[in-house]
Amino acid sequence: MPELPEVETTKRGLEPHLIDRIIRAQTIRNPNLRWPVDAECAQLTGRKIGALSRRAKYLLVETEIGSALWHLGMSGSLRIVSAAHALRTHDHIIWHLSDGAQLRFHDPRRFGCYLFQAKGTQHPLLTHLGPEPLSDDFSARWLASAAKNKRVNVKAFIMDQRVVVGVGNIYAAESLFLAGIHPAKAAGEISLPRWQKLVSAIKERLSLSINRGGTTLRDFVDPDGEPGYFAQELWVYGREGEACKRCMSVIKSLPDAARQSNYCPKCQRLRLKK
DNA sequence: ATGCTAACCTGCGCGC
DNA sequence: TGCGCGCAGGTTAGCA
Repeated sequence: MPELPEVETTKRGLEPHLIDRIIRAQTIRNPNLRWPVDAECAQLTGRKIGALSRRAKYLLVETEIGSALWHLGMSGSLRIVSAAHALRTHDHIIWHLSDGAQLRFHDPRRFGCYLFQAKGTQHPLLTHLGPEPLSDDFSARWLASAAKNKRVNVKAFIMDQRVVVGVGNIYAAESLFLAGIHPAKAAGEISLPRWQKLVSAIKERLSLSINRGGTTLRDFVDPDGEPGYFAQELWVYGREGEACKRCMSVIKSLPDAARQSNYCPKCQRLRLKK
């Protein structure tokens, strides 16, 4: 599920329900996530929640002693429900809040995580992360310098969290379409003006998706249980075999890619038109 | 250093 | 109706 817009949507949805509440108790129904739940997370019990923040696809819930570090993996979601709300399979972690509500972490595939970051420290998972795509640090110049001599294809390149964070399979495909770049193009062979188009496309797509509440393909819901509506804006992702909405060519997928890499063969040329 | 692959899991849709 | 297969929004470790 979650790429940057979905995590940002989750963060915004949680803020009014979490800030200034106390975590009265925690229930760990299944600690076996991507990494086992940190034992230090127990220290969060009894603490008052301050600000929420997001770094890459990580959600940080701050308290006076440190932060809960959540990741939603492929299928995770965080929801606020009343204590009376029926528990579901795969509701792995529950925070019992001081206002009587509960925060529930639901994650069928268990690729998410719930870790602890002590105050004043940075969790190892957060080191080596690239710039935030919606910040000014993410620019065509940065991409061009990072891509120098790189033979890796541009799609894998922009999905590398050291290059830029938060761009997953959906938004990589969508941004490359809007920038007119073939996903198999070698990163090191892309011109500065073309990087500029891509940077603009990434910022625009992510921003629009946040405004639409994220992309719901199967099961993403925000903390209030609402789906996102960006799926109807998709140009190529998940549309293999269908007609390009711009030129009516048949949308294709990279033949050798491990995961679906959809693109329009006419709008996204491997070599520039002469 | 670079760049692929396997691995972590469950659920769902499809073809037979 | 049921079953096996392939695939799914992420990310890291490990190997060539």
